Amino acid sequence: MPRYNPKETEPRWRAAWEREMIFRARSPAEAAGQPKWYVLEMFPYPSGKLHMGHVRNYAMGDVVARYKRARGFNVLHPMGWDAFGMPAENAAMESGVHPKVATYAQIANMRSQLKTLGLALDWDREFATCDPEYYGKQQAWFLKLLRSGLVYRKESEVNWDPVDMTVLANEQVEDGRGWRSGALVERRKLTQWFLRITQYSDELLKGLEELPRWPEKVRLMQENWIGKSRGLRMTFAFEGVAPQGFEGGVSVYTTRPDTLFGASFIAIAADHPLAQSLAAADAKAAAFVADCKKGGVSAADIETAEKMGYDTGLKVRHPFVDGQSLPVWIANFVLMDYGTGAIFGCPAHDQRDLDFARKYDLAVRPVVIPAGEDAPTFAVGKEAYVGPGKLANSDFLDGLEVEAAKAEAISRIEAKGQGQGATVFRLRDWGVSRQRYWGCPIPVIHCAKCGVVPVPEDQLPVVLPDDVTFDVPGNPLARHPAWKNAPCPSCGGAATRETDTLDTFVDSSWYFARFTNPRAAEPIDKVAADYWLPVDNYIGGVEHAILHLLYSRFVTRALKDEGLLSVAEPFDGLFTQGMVTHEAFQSRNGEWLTPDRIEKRGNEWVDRELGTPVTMVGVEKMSKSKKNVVAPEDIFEQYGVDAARLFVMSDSPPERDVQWSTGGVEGAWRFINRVWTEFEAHEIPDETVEQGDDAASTALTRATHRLIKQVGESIEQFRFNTGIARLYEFLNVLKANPPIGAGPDLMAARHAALSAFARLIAPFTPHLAEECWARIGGEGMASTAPWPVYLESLTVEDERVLPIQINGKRRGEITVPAGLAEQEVEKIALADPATMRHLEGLSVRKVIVVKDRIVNIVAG
RNA sequence: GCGGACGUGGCGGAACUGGUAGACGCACCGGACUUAAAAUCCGUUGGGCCGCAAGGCCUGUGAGGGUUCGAGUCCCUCCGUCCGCACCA
Repeated sequence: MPRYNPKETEPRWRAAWEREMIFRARSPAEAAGQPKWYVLEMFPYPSGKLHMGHVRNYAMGDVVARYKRARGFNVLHPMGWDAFGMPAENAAMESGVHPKVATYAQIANMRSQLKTLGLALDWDREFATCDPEYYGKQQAWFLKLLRSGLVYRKESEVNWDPVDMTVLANEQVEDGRGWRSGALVERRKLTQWFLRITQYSDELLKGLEELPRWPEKVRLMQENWIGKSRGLRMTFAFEGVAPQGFEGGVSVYTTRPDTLFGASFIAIAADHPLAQSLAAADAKAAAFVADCKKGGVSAADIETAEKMGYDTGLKVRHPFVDGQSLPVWIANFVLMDYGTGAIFGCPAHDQRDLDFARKYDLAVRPVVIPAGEDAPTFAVGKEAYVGPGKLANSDFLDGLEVEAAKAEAISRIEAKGQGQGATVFRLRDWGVSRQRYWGCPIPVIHCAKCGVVPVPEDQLPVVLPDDVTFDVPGNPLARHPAWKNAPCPSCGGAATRETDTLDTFVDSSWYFARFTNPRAAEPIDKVAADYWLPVDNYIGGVEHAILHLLYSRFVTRALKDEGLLSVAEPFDGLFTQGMVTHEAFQSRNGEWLTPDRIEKRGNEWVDRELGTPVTMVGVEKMSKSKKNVVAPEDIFEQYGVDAARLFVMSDSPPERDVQWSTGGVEGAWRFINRVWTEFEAHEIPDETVEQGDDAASTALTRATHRLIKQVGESIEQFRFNTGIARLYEFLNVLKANPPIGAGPDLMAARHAALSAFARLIAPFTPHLAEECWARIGGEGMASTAPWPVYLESLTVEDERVLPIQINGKRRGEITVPAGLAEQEVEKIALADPATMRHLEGLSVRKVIVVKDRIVNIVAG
């Protein structure tokens, strides 16, 4: 029997699609009222090599794009390259190849690999973020934000990666180490460019509520990241003579103003101006402050770090208790960049404050008494009480519940003019400066006379110079005199260009908008953007749940306020897909081994070549270092692209990891061949034969209609694995009704079934679908054929098999017409011989009939 | 520590709003075809028990309890795994 030959069919159909340009998205004008659908997978970094993760990611988007197209939507499904970034520059330092040369070569490689996937992409819209045409537009809107104050410069302590020689955003520091280099991060002070994302804190938080098509998990992560808290910002006045410059007192922020009467100290951060000022005059304080900075910043260090403090000797007055004073300490556990960098400590009701108080023997006064405890006897030992309760030992707050006490404390402080209710966010402004070459140049010029001057719009883009070297660490732009020196646009005097480039997250925070018209003269073609945005299905890894998605949401809002586009939220539907994993093996001496040389003998994993036992370390993300990578091109070569696409979507729910297995992909390959066998054997029936009404053809017709419904729903709901399972199931039905010996009625039903089937598999295995479609004489191509329609009436069986339970245990079943009334079903059930046998000697107390579902008889 | 997700055969996983647990695939086993193997095709398979058989019974979704005619699904307690954040006052 001739097997299906993907090596011949797949390239042929890809060429046909390209020739007919069927995946080109229509412009808003061309579309004229046709509904749009924008499908976007997170665009790749051009590493130069396609991996299985890409295959899964892009195959999923492709399923939706092809499905929506068949449903009559004008689909935008573009592709581009997130092409700036450190890998290319690091490679340049090692190998001497220029980042630009290397990047475009890698793009070329990956483009051709991606094209073999047979994706329904509009390649006409392709761009790379390192194209001057793209980053020039980015510079243009950057300057708009600069003018409206959303971009600013400030000196700030930054995370400095000593290996990559660059500044990292907080988000790029993981466990105190650079996210890429893994080097321990240092703190340095530099003047940096920032985007004022905090101006949108509240909007970004509220906006999450309008994103029901996002995973709950991602919304929660963003919510926590933005970290809104409500509390009180208030000032404690110094007792006696205030230190110079701090006559106004110490400002603190608290979310527990109800516990004010339990306060026993004030603690300020080591970076707090007051601490700095004290350190300048006091050697001991200076030593302590220096000590605080020394501590490691890794998660483990922080967790185990002991609370440390230094008593400044200063005292402040309690706002409500005359004569009570609180000592002011410098403490290592207080953060300068949250709230005001100072707190009041209430040890009884905060664990950190309690640890600190126990160590330095400060007072612990409970003021919130849990229900069932008495104020005079309630004591706090080693664990602070943070639960609900009634206030005590708190003057005017006594007897109030926590929430009421908070409100009362705030209004009393406000009345005294010593502070006011405040909302604080955890979110910080986005530092976008990178001391790097391979990024978008920040388009400003520094002039000694005029200060920071934007590059005039007609001089954009500020293009990266090509003649740079990477033989020494640091930023090549900073040591390129011809590029760096430029006349001041304002006064014409000698001036220098900004040599910082933008964080690559800026590049990826608006590319989805540029795709709507990538050749527009403006950064964003408003007509096109308003037509296409928001993205209807945005698909990518969950690792971008916070940074990329939050930045994109922010930039979209900022650009909306600039009038560049109209939507506030860029991504209406978000889907985070799982990774492709594979078993990873290690020999007994710890060497990683490729899975293809391992086989299972009994319960043992054995190295096939050496015959030695090996350890299956686990099922992990494919990675070079663990040697558990399966190269997509090898799979394409052996089984074809369709089999690879099908397998990565069939074996697990899309949001979960899928485990690569040879058996699995062979199963997909088997399916493809079985499908082809059915189509090959099919004889196109005479058109004059009407569909029959015999039992077999009716059953097949019903099964077909049910399948159309199920597959459509699976795709809409991103449950590709169950949709594919239904296709497998249907193939078994087809095989159970073979053409051999079939009459004209069944042949007609089979033809209709195959016609639908070819179109239903098209999103998953598009090349096979075309071949099948052509085989049965389908009009045009499967990729352009309309989605088959089903009749609801044909999706339900006209008979139902109802299980009969007696006291909750299944005892038999009856077959009844669908929709039969409860009383009728009850009669049939009670008359059923098997039921009667089980009911012998029992009396029926109650019969529950769930229509078309089940019968449960309660008897005793 | 805080927040969240999840736990179903040998494996990946199905099971709509509480209604026949184990769809579909992998693996395994048996059979057909073959000189043989591969490929292909057909069939069996949660565990246990009774029966020559037809068939029947018990048990079963991490553990324990609860609600319900009925629980994988809802509630409580516990155990375990994974993910995010992390001294955020």
